[in-house]
Order: sequence, then structure tokens, then C-alpha cells
Amino acid sequence: MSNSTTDRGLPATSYAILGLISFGEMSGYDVKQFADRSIGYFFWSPASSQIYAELRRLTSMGYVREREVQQERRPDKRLYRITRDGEQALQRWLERPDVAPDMSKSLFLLKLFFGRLTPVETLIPQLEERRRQAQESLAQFEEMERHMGDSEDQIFPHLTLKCGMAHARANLQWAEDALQELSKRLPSEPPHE
Amino acid sequence: MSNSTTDRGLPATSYAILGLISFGEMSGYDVKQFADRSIGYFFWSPASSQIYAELRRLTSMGYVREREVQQERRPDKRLYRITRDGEQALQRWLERPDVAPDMSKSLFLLKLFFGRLTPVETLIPQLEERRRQAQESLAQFEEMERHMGDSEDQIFPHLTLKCGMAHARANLQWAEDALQELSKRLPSEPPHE
DNA sequence: GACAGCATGTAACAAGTTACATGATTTT
DNA sequence: AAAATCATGTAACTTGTTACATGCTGTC
Repeated sequence: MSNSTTDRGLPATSYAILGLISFGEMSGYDVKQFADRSIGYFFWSPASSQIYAELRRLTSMGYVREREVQQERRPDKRLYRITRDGEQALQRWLERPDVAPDMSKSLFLLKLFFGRLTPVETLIPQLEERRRQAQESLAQFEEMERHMGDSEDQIFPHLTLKCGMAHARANLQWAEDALQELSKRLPSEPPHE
Repeated sequence: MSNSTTDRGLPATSYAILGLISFGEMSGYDVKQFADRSIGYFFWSPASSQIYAELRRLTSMGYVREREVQQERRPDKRLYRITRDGEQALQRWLERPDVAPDMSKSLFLLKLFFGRLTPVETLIPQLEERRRQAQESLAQFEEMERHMGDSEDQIFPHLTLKCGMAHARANLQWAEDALQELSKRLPSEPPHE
């Protein structure tokens, strides 16, 4: 039933959603929640409308099977479960190594790169905010680590969490160094009032 | 001449290109080269076709001015120079702080998150490749640092470079830890031949 | 009485990509 | 002789976003 010519070129997002569903049967709404709290940190979390669209595609490809569930106190929903074909497609994708390094997209660094056009008095608070964000997300990741059971198959989510923490720490340290560096360029400290 | 209602909502890419042109007059081709070697590391580098499209937009908005240059041994080209309006728009954008934290998009981490579905023997080489990439980009960044003059307005590109280095180091350290962790899960070490 | 959560979807659009076309010049 | 560099662009397409619509239930 699976057509090997139609499998090429599924975007990573499709596999991401398929991967989430591989943890167990869930609805589109569940996928969104789960994504926001997991892969959203190092990949990204698609809009709900896209998730529903992807789910229709995955269904039409036979990678997931849909089941309608009537509810009384909540709107009816559709639950999706991964199929054997879906598992195979996912595994093939997982095993295919990615040559390209990551694409990070930092608006902040972009603006800093053009910093010669920005008054230092504007830049400093932005950097301080950046430092704050790094502290916050580090704390959040540490909190997540505490709540994470140490069962065998949690090890992979845990490794990605560790990577997030490493980056948060790097950002924090860097922001502090950069603040040091920039404050040297401040026009002579005005005597406080 | 500048219409303040048409300025809202320019995508970051437009400002990125405008920012590059603010360093001096250049062609679309030059923009692409420059982008690949600078902001490409922490933002991203648009396809040439998009750069040319953006250049037409920036021109129509009056943010850059176009000048045609005939050449004999090379195809004719159009050089772009930022206008006063363009500088102002760029500065307004630079000073507008971004609330949202960065969006990183790591296919590698996505796959690792689903690692329970991948044989460890497949995962290890991928992690080793990751470590290699981190080493390589660290070396590349160090090389760039050496070639970078230490004039006053190089400080901002230099700060972004430092941030790249910090991340490369974080990745490298993390990859080593992760390899340690994963090699524990390897099925009993087979006796070497 | 307002707002958040559950639950799915449509429509219009913007952003960005790939593949291709052109064609001289310089390097391998 | 082949390939890379310079230089600009068109066309077709996919991906992904926002804004909106619907409507019930439970909480502040």
C-alpha cells in the first residue's frame, strides 16, 4: 500500500509530528501541547492550523490512522495512532544522517551585528534583557530536569534538555562578558543626579 | 516621500539586507557573498533570487538607491546604496527591542529526541559527526577572529563571533558528554576481531 | 460576566526555496 | 574541456503564518 515514490521530500515538520504521535495515540490538540513543551525548544512548534493540515497528509499517506471519538462535555475529537508504515518511514528518516549543521536564527545577534548604528544606551538594556532571558530559561530547564523521571527511554529527551542547558549557560556567560565589554564604551559616567 | 504606513511589517530579512548595504555600496551578488560569510552564521543567508527581490522592494520603498554600472569583462551590474530614509528605517528597527527569544532549529536534536527508535550503533556515529562539526566550526571561528582587525566598529561583528564561539564550545562539550552517556548503552563490547 | 481550556478547521497571504535561463571570463 | 566566478533574474512551488469561525464547559 505504501508508495515509495510518494515518500520522498516530506518536510521535517511532518516527521516531527509523526514522532510525537509515536509516543502514543493523541489528538491534534495534544500534538500542539506536547510540541510546545518539548521539541518547541530546539526545533519549533508549528501553528495549530498547520498541525491539522499535516495530520490530514499523514493520514492520506497511511502513516497514521484516524479514529473519531465522541465526547459529551468537550468537543468531539480525532485521535491519531501511528501505523507500521508510519513507524518504518519515521525510522528511515531518523537513520538518515543530516549533513547540514543547524540553522539558528537570532534576531538579537543580527541587530547586535549592526550595533555601530545603535546608541550604546539602547544596546545595554537589550543585552541585560538577554542575560535575564538566559537565566530564566536555564532555571526553567533545571526545573524540567527535576520533574523528569530517569527511566531508560527518557534518556533522549534528557540529552536534548542537557543541550539546551549548555546553550543557556553559554548565552549567560557570553552576555555578561559582552556587557563588560560594552560598558567600557559608555560615554563618561555622568555623576548620579 | 517616506510613507510611515508602508514601513510596518517589513520582515527581518529586509532589514538584514539593508544593514549589509549600510556598510557601503554593493551589488546583489555582493550582498549574497557578504551574508554567507557574516550573518549567515547566526541568522541566515537568503537565496540569491530572494535577495534580488528584496532589493527591488527596498528600492521601491526608497530605502536604497540603485545605480547601473556597465562592465566589459563581467556582466553589467546594479549597485545599491542606502538612503537617508533607509538609514532611519534601519535605526528605528534596530532600536526596537525584541521580546521573543531566539528560535533555533536543530534537525539533529529533533532526531535525537526520538532516539529510542534509532539503533545506538547509528546514533553514535551521528554524535561523533556532530562533535567533529563543532570542532571544525570552532576552529573556523578562531581563524576568523585572527583575521579580524580590532578597529572600533569591528567590535559588534566581533561580539557576535564570540557568541558563535561560545556556542560551538558548548556543543563540543555536550557532544562529548552525550557520547559518554550513550556508549554505556552499547550492547556488550564485542571482542575486537 | 469575562476569560481560559478544549477542539477543529478555513481562507488569504507572505516568505522562502529550487530549478532554470543566460552568457562572458577565468581558473583548473 | 570542464568547472567556477560574476551577475541578474523568472516561474512554479511549498511551507508556514495570522486572523477568523464555531461552540461548549469550567473557573475567577
